[in-house]
Amino acid sequence: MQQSGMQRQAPSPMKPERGTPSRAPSGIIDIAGLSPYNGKRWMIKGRIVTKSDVRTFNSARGPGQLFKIDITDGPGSEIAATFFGGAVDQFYDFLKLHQVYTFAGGSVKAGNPKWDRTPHVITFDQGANIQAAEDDSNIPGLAYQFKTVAQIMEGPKDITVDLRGLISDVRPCTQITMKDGRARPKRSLLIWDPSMGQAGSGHIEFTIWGPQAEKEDYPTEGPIFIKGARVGEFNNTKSLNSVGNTVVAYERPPAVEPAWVEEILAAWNNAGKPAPPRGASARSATIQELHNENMRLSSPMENGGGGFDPNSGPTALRHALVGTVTTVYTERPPYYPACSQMVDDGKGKQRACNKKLSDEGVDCWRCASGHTCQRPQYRYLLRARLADHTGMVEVSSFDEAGRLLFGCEANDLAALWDDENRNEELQQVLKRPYWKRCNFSVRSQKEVWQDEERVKVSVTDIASENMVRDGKKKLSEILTALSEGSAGGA
DNA sequence: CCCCCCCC
Repeated sequence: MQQSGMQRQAPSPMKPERGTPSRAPSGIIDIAGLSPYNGKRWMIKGRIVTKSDVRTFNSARGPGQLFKIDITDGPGSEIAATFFGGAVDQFYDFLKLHQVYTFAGGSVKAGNPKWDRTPHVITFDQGANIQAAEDDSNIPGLAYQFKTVAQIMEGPKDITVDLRGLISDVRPCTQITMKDGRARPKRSLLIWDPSMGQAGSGHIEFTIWGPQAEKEDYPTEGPIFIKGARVGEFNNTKSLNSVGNTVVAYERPPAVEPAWVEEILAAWNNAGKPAPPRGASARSATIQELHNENMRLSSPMENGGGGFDPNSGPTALRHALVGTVTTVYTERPPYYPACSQMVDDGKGKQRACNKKLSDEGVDCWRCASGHTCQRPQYRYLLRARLADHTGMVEVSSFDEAGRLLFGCEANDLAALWDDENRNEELQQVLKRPYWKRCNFSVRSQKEVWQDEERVKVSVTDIASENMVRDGKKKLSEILTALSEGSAGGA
């Protein structure tokens, strides 16, 4: 994804004769006039508004490489172009984002709305003829076809859309493990616009994937302008994702009239600055909210373990919360010896068995599945207490969360635990999690333990807390509360 | 000729 806080300012006069092939002696035609019928006998002049990295791929014909650009020659007049093979080496460095070129020698074909946001696309190979052109103030930067939150919610998924709105929340960056095992950073923003009126919340989740998600230097409120986000769906709600050529701007692009910013800020105030709904990836919960919402959880054995009761609550709930670690229970080791035998996960992939190993003598450990090994790998399994200003909660944490809390592998902690001569060092490490203030992602489930129902809360992810961001947000909440208090004339 | 675009 590309980030563009400042956009090239272009004067407003429209290009004359929009949408009609130009008869200028140069032979340049408008992008709008391009179609497969042009064959290769055409030339366009346009500004590069997005440019991807080079990607390599393997196809039936062997390995290949490509990169993509989006070209515009006028408001709403845009086309995507892909460079393959030798054209990548020829043009990747030559073509610069925001600059104007003439393009010829490519072939035009119909775009596929599933992944192209323009009606036609161009492919270039070594036959491409591309020349740098003088900057042309008639050619603006990115053009947007904004949809509202309501339109996106009611429209189809798997299309790309543009959206403008106000940032209503910024979730911390977390590392997501993909189905193929790779880790990928992600950060969700919540974006509000007034289009849902009173009917709905008006907030939509926009997830930034990849290295951009790790950046911390962007606003946590105010306007946002998104070009080319992909519509997804989860839990019957539409959401947006950044993809390769998604462009995010936090400053009003020239194509957007200044009055729009004033209007949406006014609408936001009129609507009472609506907070995003609580939900899987929405606003952080307080610990009190966590407990309250967990009361809806249904028991695992309800209905005798079978049948679906529409009146029963969800079997699991996810929350994000900001908490401080006040206790880690270390009467017993906060780790266990885990079986590292690879097993089938039932979905065609391999994963570690991770069952607890018991010591069966010299260099022999065995797990409940009967796997044996000489030496166990230790994994964290710990209970901790988290607190915020509304209460406290006891949570279980597994290996990944344990590594973040203790700052070392469970194997390292186990080595300290078992070494009488390193007790002081051990005590130091055991203290490390204390008073850490983090963003916790937790999953709650009701379970029956010794004939008693209880809610078990497990940590699924930990991200460090951004103190500056958190402080600014709290300050702004305080100021809002104060101004509401005085406006109320109390 | 890519076309994967992600997680719950």
